[in-house]
Amino acid sequence: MTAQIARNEKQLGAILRRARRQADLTQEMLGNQIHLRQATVSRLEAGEPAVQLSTLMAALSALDLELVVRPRSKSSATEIEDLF
Amino acid sequence: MTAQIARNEKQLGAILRRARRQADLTQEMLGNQIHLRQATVSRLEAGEPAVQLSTLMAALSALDLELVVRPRSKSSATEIEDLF
DNA sequence: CCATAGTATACGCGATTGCGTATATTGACT
DNA sequence: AGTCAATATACGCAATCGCGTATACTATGG
Repeated sequence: MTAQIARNEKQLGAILRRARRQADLTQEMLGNQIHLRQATVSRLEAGEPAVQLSTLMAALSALDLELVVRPRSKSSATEIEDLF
Repeated sequence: MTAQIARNEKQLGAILRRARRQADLTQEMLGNQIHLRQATVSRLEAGEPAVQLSTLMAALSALDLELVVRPRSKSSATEIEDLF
């Protein structure tokens, strides 16, 4: 899994969904790991704006992901290199 | 401003606060730009877990930041420094 | 086709959001 | 010390969270 950019909730949700599937987890399995309901995972992945930060961070850590905050890249080509 | 890693809400809040200050904005100015109250910006920067995703994304875009999701690096920069 | 796993959606609940407004508290500078 | 800007907290409010539980919908394989 390569680094992916999220500029809104929808993109973030989509990234999480891909990551979860790649980890071969169902929403329910993921939810059990982090003590969130399957319905809550569903809302997170759907990109609903009002889900809470803790929900996001819990999902990220269960999927072994981390967040990087950086200035917006103006070039369309993602310069993932400068993360390393 | 260089890319920064956030693995929890507190780190995320701290990053946002630094970015806002570097942009020479007060919480109130930032809040006005994104139609959030100064008090809400305060809670976000304090790392309160229950603030909403939309609040985070709004602040990021106002600060011209973006989110990158990537697999956790085995050791964070600070952990590496701790080795020396 | 159809069964079944997986996902989305719904109900009532207590808790907490962000809101407007207002007030403490803190910090930086003279 | 004293002043003023910046930040943190508080009140009541409507809205919405995530909860437990349960049920619709949607795929995908048999």
